[in-house]
Amino acid sequence: MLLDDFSELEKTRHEKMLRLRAEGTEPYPTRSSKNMSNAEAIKAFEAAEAKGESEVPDVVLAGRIRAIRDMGKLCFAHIEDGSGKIQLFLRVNELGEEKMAGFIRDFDISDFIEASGSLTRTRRGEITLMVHDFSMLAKALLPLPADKDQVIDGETVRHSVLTDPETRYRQRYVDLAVNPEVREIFKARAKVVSTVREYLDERGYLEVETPILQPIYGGAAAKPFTTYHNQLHQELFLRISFELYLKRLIVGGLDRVYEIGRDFRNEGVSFKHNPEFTQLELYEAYTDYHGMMRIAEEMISKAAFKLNGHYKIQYDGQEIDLTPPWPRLSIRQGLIDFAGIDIIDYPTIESLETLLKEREIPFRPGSPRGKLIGILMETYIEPRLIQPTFLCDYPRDISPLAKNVPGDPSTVERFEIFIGGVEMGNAFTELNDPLEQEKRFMEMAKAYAADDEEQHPMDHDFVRSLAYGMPPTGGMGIGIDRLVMMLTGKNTLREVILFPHLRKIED
RNA sequence: GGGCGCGUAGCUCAAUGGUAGAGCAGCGGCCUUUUAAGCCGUUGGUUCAGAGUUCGAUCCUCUGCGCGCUCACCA
Repeated sequence: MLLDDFSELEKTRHEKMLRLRAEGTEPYPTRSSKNMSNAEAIKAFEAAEAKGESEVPDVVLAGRIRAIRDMGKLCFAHIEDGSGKIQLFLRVNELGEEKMAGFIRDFDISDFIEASGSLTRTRRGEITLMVHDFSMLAKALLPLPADKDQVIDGETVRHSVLTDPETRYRQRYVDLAVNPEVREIFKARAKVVSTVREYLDERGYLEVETPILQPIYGGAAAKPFTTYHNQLHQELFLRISFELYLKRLIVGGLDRVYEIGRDFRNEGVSFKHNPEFTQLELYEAYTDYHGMMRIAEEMISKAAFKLNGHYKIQYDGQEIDLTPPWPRLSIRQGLIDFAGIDIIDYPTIESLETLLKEREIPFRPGSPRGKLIGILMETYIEPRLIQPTFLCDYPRDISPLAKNVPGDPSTVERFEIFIGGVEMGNAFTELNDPLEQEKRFMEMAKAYAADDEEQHPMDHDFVRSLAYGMPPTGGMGIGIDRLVMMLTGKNTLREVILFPHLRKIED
């Protein structure tokens, strides 16, 4: 029970709550008669002042008490609502002895209060509500972590800020309540998503929703979460991508589709991996991966501009310029530039394995050639791609859903977007040859036959859909969490996911 | 999953093989324009949990739990 664990401090608050109730004041009243936000109040006062008035009467404000400065016969407090903070000024002349004492006795920092009165400016010049009356809106039994703002030369310095990552993520409500900049991150996130929607909607894309519970998972190489439908006696997987369903829609004649939703991958957690994450996938008929590059650079730079008013972001101590167009770099050229390796010179698995051994790069024996090239790419290219870059033309045997580069059977028209050395997205010219697709599925099944965890199941219905004919198509996936992390300059996904995954703990 | 690090009051942090302290918040005072308000006084701890070593452990050792970093994994 909540009360059983109360500290002395919390018991004191509980007693205050009970006392209010005993005195006939409901500590959790049903409604508020707040008639403007704190930000509106400040605007209203400034407007009145511009007209030569020194007061705005009949204002009812409400919010969470964030600071109390009690001076006996008068008292200042700051309250905060979703729009910001404003100061309250309580004076015994206005309120009377009893009411004034009641405030000091019953109200604490983090309680929600409603106060009516008139707006004025204090001697120190702060726009303030001169309180004529006040009441409790919600008593807080647990105190929020104490923090204080100090303004030095116009800059706000915060003291005793809640920083413990575990508390911040497990009790995000406390983090949000106490750290205004955290609220800003999630406003930024919402803005990025709405900018993306706006961009795609303007281009005739249809937003769709496809199954999260899937009888066959696919579209990426990842371990799925499994679940079970009791009535149907059926094993189900939480999707690892939307790809195979969205391409079925292209077959069906929905020429431009996108979905923003959650993917689930049963894998390790890191600064750039969360078991569930938000993905944008989009598919457009009659275009290819070049078309996807144009969309990516336009859409992402637009999101950055809407957020910050310019194309530059600070990430991990470096300035990143998102101004389009972004450079295109083939994996082959990248390896020549950064590693002095031309993969054309290493046509066989054996020659690549020798190269990797020489360079003391670990790899799993028995990997296909494309996988080894992938390892070289991760080692030499990815960390260098700080400025936004399309890394193009991937090995075929690690890209079973992408179409070949014409005339080059070992390479496919695929790119990944790198910003700040982190993969932001993945796109390709979609494979639309049904027999080739079926063959690729079988190759993957063979390649991973020994590895139970990475079984890549054949999706016969998807192959069948392609057999009905899919037009040439470009498709792309962009990790929204990673994008927001980059655009807000955070160094971990956990900062941009409201409730990041943490280990279960006994409460 | 491996390696390294961390876990002390509600929050931010000190300290020591001899039984834990500060600021903020809380509580009691003083103060009629403050803003990290100030001043005086004061409460508050299973030092993450358990076991071991020791006369004595918050400190040393081990195990567990949680968090962080990192490696692996992640077409």
